Amino acid sequence: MDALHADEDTLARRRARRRRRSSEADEATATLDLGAPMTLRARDLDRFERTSSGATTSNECHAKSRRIAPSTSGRSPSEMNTLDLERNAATFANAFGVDAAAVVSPGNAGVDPYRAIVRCAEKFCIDRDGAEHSIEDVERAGEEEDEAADDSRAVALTSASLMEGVRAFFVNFTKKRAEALGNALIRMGGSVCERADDSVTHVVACEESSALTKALESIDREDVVKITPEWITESYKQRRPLPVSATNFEPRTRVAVIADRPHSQEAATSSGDSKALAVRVRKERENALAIRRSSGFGTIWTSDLADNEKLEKSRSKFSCQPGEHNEKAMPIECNTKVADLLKGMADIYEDALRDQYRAKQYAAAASALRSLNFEITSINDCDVVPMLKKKDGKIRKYVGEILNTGKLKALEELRARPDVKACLELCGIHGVGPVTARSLFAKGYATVADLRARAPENLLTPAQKIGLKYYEEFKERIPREEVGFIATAVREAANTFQKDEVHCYCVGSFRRGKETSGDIDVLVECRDYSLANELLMHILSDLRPGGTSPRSGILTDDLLVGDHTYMGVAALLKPLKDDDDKPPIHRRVDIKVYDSESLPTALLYFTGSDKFNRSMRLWAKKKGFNLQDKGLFADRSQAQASRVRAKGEEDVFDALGLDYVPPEKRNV
DNA sequence: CGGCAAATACTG
DNA sequence: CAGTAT
DNA sequence: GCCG
Repeated sequence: MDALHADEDTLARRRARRRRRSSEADEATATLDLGAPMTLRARDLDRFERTSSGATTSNECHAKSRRIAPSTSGRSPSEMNTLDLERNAATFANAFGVDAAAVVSPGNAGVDPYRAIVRCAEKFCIDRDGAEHSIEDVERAGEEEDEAADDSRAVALTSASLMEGVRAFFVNFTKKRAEALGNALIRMGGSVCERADDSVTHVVACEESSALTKALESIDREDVVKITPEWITESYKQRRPLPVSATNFEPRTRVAVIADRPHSQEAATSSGDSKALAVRVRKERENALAIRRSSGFGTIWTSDLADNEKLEKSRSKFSCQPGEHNEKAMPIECNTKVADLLKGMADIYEDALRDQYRAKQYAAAASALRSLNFEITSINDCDVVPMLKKKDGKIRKYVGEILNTGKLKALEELRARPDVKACLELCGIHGVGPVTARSLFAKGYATVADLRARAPENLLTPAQKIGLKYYEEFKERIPREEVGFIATAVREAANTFQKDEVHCYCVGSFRRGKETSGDIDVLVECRDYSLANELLMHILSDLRPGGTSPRSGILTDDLLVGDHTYMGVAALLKPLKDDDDKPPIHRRVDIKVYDSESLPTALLYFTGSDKFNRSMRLWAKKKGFNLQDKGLFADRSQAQASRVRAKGEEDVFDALGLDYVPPEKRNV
């Protein structure tokens, strides 16, 4: 079969694309120069690339940034890549008692002048609420290194000591829920206790139960209170510890440390003067730290600190950060043979056997071996791969088998099964997943050809029919040039809506600098999100056949048209090269409209790679954050209150205490 | 053993 | 709601 | 299927 290389393309690239042979690995970067038809010019592509190259953040500043930046032709101005790399934004740890002073990077002196200018320029930008930054802000920005990151800290700080002194014990919660609540609690300065011992101040439960009674009995202190989980979440939302009587349970006593916190009320009400708030919060926080260090809560915090230190140490192990094993030291792919066979297992488990978790394991093993920097020759070489180091692991055995015999019996047996064969092929159709594939097979359709020949009208959904129609074409990879071209068409269409006001970003592997992509993915920023749908419809009618624009007809089919999302099919009107008389290939296109607020995280998300994202989300999670396409949140929820403001991707990295990684380096 | 990312949009 | 996709 |  054709499942040779994993397609580490954009994000969650789906089965239809998964099996595509990837020839994009590490090509040299080509400079673009195309004599574009219609109104599209090479400089448009160039602009796209710069737009997407990551270092700039605010769109309004975009023009300025470009003017300042050295005008390199082609992509990825290297001066951006090294920016900030030494700067260790230790930041975040604030919730864990790391010195706040260490957070504000002392290394500002070394900041690249170009970036400093950009930052300065940003201060003049209109922020997303439409309010202009005051002169004060601008001045302050001169002293402080990064205002946006500072803002984000403020969010975290405001609540950092709300729950100080609270040591909670959870009764009758799922592990997951308890973890989530505990995390929120910790971020607010509280702590979690594994056992119902005397250090516990709060017992969290949803209802009366024998377990609850038992827990309360085993805690030998008068002031222990019962609370509901809502008490925690609500306290967070309101930025103040609610009175414990607000819970369903009658409290035995109130806990003084919570009841009398004068500043809490202020925190809840003084939304007016945000600057003063930030200052005060910072001061409070310093106090809180001092108390923590000197008071009897030592044990609580040392454990947290230890964890945090451990996390810091493991930083380079995250593939969203540069580190020895992430360096592309080896341009050659290793262990291709073994990896391909394992990937074959993965595909079968996913598409035919419908076991995504086994599939993931096989895929992960394949990918790990592929990115190893040496060729494995004996089974013992597996010891360095975390996944494969256990001696009795099944995949490890399979690796051994492949090394010895050159093949994998289990895979061959699976592939010999007609149902497996059929499901693999059918899953290659866009819109057909494992379940549909199996049901089609059960109905007697085993191949794409079968379906084309004799599928009744009502067998497939409209989207599946389109997938079937373009089955072969969708498997083709798209040259970078063409991705840029089509994306540019989308951008131009968008900018006939509001003249040059709408910013578009061609994301996915294109933005990571790849020479080919699996599809075309365009993010459209819509500042007035109430117009999002109107904008999207405008773009579509500009691009669909029968219109009057020079781009009319580029979109050939729709797969899905949503309020803020479009998925469809596009093809060039005529070939990019004049001497090419083959008809243009149909391509998958996604257009998504985002509001300015969530644009940075959306960019991050849709730029991928998949692995990079997963790693970064995991890191965020360990830090107590929640990283989504819609935003970065300071706790595990998506409450707007906890939103960490970010003007650009860099701010997200900053807030997470990670070094900025430019898109081209996210191909992990 | 349970969990493995998670949220969301759309279709039928 | 299940299935697919992002 | 692996990991905690």
